[in-house]
Amino acid sequence: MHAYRTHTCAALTAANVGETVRLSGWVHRVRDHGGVLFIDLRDHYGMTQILCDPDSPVFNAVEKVRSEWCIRIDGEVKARSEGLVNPKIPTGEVEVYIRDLDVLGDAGELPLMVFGDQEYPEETRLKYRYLDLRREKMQANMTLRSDVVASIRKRMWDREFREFQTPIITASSPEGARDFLVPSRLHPGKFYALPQAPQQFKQLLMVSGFDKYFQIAPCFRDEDPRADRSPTDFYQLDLEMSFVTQQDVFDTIQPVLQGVFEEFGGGRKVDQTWEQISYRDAALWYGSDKPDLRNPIKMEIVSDHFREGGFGIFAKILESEGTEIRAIPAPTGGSRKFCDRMNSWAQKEGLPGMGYIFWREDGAAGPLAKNLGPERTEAIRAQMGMGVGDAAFFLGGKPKDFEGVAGRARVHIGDELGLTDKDRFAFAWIVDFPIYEKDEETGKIDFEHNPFSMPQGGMEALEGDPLKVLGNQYDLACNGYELVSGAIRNHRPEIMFKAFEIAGYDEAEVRKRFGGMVNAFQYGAPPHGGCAAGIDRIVMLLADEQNIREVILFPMNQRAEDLMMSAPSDPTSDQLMELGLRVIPQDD
RNA sequence: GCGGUUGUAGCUCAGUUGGUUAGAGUACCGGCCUGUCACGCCGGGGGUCGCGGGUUCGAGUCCCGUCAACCGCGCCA
Repeated sequence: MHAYRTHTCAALTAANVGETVRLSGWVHRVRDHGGVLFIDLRDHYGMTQILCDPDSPVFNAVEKVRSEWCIRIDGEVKARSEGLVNPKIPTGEVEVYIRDLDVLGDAGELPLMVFGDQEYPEETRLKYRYLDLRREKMQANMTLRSDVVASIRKRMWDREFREFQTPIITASSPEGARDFLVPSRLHPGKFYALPQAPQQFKQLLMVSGFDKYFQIAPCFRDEDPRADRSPTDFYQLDLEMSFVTQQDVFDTIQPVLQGVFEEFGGGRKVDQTWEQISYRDAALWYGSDKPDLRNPIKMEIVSDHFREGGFGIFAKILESEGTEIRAIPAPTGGSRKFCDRMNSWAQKEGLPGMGYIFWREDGAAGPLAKNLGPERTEAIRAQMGMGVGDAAFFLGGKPKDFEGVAGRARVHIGDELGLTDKDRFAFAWIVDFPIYEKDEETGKIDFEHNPFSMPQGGMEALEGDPLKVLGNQYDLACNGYELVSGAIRNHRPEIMFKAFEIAGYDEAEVRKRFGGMVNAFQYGAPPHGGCAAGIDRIVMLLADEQNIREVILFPMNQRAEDLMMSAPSDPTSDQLMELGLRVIPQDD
């Protein structure tokens, strides 16, 4: 007989009755009735009920067993009589009468219980992650993650992509985020960097002629986390292709992702056609470059109705250059109670308030309607197609200043009114990103995204107004998350130098920072492009989780600490010596 | 760096207007129980109310400061 088990805890059925078996697993639950005692024995695969009574030679030892002990048992499979069958578990028709017990690992008092649905603070869960991961939900999430990755790999292989591993200890690849630096022992005072993405390497692979590359790649960024953003490290499906247009990249990745969402989405609807929306329209309609399109609300410009009108605040705003008034329609939101609630939400977001009009049987109501007068109010209603029972909210100023909060208001209104279809994965490509942005304070022109994309119109476009230059650059939005980001790359050194020159970097600087890639581009670089999809976010959406840490085995906390492994930690003085480093004590 | 929320037993939480010895469930320990599957019943141990200061006859509760966790902003595909 095998040292630990003849079957898993999910394997036994009525067909095994009479067999002597050996099982190993964790004690999920003990029910001790004095004379008869039950143990639910659990492993990764399932659960089997173990039965013990005073006739068993190990009765005294079994009585001492507690939750989460790891044990091995030998026993005889017995059929449960009718009425004692547990229909909730697949092994519910049988139980194992225990004849031998070996405690493989006992357990002390538990900081969190594996049994039950009790919620625990994240601090506790992360510190005792190995226990947290024993729980059914986490086992399911991590299994899903593994299955999703396997499915992605297969789908990529089926499309004739090959997976290559690129260096982890490398030079900085400036994606815009802070690098994690790794001190060099052989070159004291010098540092490697962990890659923010395999960006330059995958482009070099294209120069080397590999044509189609992908990798499930770890990426490292030293930035503060969010609920949907893991600090320190995360994984991307990174891919790159030669001799392709933007549309070719879309046509390649869409079936992969669509397939994965259909395979693992549990029957939720998956959009079959993925709309392309310009960055500009996304900002106007949704106040976001990663809109949640399950929410049907689309914002509009309504400036003209407020110009020199009776609503003083907005009329005044419109006197300044570059300002707008935008309306957020709220179908079915037409009650004072709802509008007031949204208004106080806006105040919590730091706005002075959010003007509104709502329409009821006896006409338009709300402070804004009163000040504007019936004609203008009616014109707004007509433009927006609102009716009795609907409402609209208004924000004004420079679009850049209020687009963000307008977008959040749109999401909030959609949720509150139940307009957002939770049973759907809604996809859209966001395209035509501007390459440059202007710093409002310094007036300096800088890259809006990463600097690797080919400007639409090439060199010619760069000769004109840089703020008007759009990139062959795109994101994929899904349910309010940025799931994919990519570009057709700039593979022409002279256009690269020009693009960097506009952002204030001379040729020498570019050669210093991207030397490897720039040199490579001088030896027959093919046009190429690709993208990267966030694995953690894909799994998070599929698992219907709101927090990315629910789909990561051993995540960091919000301060980028690993409480279980105690990272980061102080180096030994020997380590510092060897690296030629000295730590400057921090004042605070 | 900034804002919000939270912090009471190993764990999840309650705790009134400031008023006796700070409670419950669960876990743990002991006892009883031969058919449970969230088993049940009886008993027990377990607390620097995050920390520091203040107001008060009296603070878990009010005030000030501070620390930590999470959510958001900044930042970041």
